[in-house]
Amino acid sequence: MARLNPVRGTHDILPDDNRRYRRVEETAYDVAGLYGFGEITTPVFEFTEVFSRTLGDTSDIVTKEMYTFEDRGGDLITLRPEGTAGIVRALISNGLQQDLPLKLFYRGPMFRYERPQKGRWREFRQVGIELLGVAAPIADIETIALAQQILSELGLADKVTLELNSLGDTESRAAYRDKLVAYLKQHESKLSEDSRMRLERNPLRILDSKDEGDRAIIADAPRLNDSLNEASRTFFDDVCTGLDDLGIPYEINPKLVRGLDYYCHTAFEFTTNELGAQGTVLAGGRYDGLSKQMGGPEAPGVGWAAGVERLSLLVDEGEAVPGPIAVIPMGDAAQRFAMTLTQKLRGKGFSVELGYSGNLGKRMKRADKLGACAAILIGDDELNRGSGTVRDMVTGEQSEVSWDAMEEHLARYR
RNA sequence: GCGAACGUAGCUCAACUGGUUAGAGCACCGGCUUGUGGUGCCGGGGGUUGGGGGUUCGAGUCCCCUCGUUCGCCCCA
Repeated sequence: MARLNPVRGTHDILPDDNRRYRRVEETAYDVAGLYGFGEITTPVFEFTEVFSRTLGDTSDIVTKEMYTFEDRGGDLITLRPEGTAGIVRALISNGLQQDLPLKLFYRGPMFRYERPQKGRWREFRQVGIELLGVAAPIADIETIALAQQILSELGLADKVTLELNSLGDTESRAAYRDKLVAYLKQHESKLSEDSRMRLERNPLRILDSKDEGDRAIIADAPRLNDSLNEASRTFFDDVCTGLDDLGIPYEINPKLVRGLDYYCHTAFEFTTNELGAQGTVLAGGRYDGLSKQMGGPEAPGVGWAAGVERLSLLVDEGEAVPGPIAVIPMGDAAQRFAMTLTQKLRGKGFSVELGYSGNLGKRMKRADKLGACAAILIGDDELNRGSGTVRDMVTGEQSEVSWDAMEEHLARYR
């Protein structure tokens, strides 16, 4: 066992994994493009307050999960634990309010100091989108539809469920919070220890408790839905109707609550039961007050983020990439010629492998291992003849092909 | 941060109740084959059994600590 290990919760992404991650990211990027989303890249770290101010003082992310350090200039810096806060900061920094509505896609690493588990890392990758500047439910609908399309293009339509809820506007949420706390206080002694803590910090979360005793109490608790005011009610109905119109299936989950302070109205998660405790694969919601809260302009927003590692655990291998063409020289003269030929073919867009050493047998073996579709053999005979021996690695058929005709002959392997 | 299980070769796993030199398959390298890959046969390199301490005549095996992984809780992508 090697002593030199990566830091806990981080991992090296080898070429095979990267291929799968890229498939997830590229699919998300491509589909987002169909909806008119452009890619934004913000720094991987920000001033700590960008996150601490926006995520909520009581959220777990802020209280125990941030990678925070002081840089040499004495500034407090945090590796971003999520993408939204940085993007809204970018909106403000760049005066982008005049370009609203904005449709932004992002991807990249996020950092949270958590206990690693399957599908949960300390450094992990997300893809996400934010739609800023649209207060109407159509934004929520479009955002969810985009998520749905990405997931189904990844072949996950049957593996995930869309859960949906409304947190209501600030007024509704505050009213509900009061009602809920009043109810729970009556049963405080019977609540689990965790939930008693949550009663102070984030009572809504108690709705989602897995403790059996808690669940019994929650069963009779006032429902969030009943506390929605007229406007919130209508908003949520419009979102649901829109999803119905598009034929996007969902389940309303009245207990779905988001952990971060800035969410309001629509909250949603795509979940799977194939990843153990890490069932959430893509999650998001509306955050109308965030920009203002950060000292920026009024800019309602809705968006989501998805875990690339989690998604790629669900995604199939994907179609095999066509193998390269192997150029196999024998002898010094052939070696030099082969280098030139290889470069020429690469210049024409072929994927070409030129082995580094070994005799014919070795090189053939290596070409086979690489999954080469064809091999071009070059020895003294070929050099004299002015043509290469092209062997089809699947059929084993060989043919003489003049250098001039090589590109055309190889076209079949593209 | 809390609870539990597990850690033997690059990978997947063996090694009876503690007992000689820790094995196998796959993978890797070489040979049969210096102008021909896949199959086959032969051979080879690889391990301070995660690390440290302890018990014992003797520890991969038992005990303690530590690190790591996995599962659950918390929370989340």
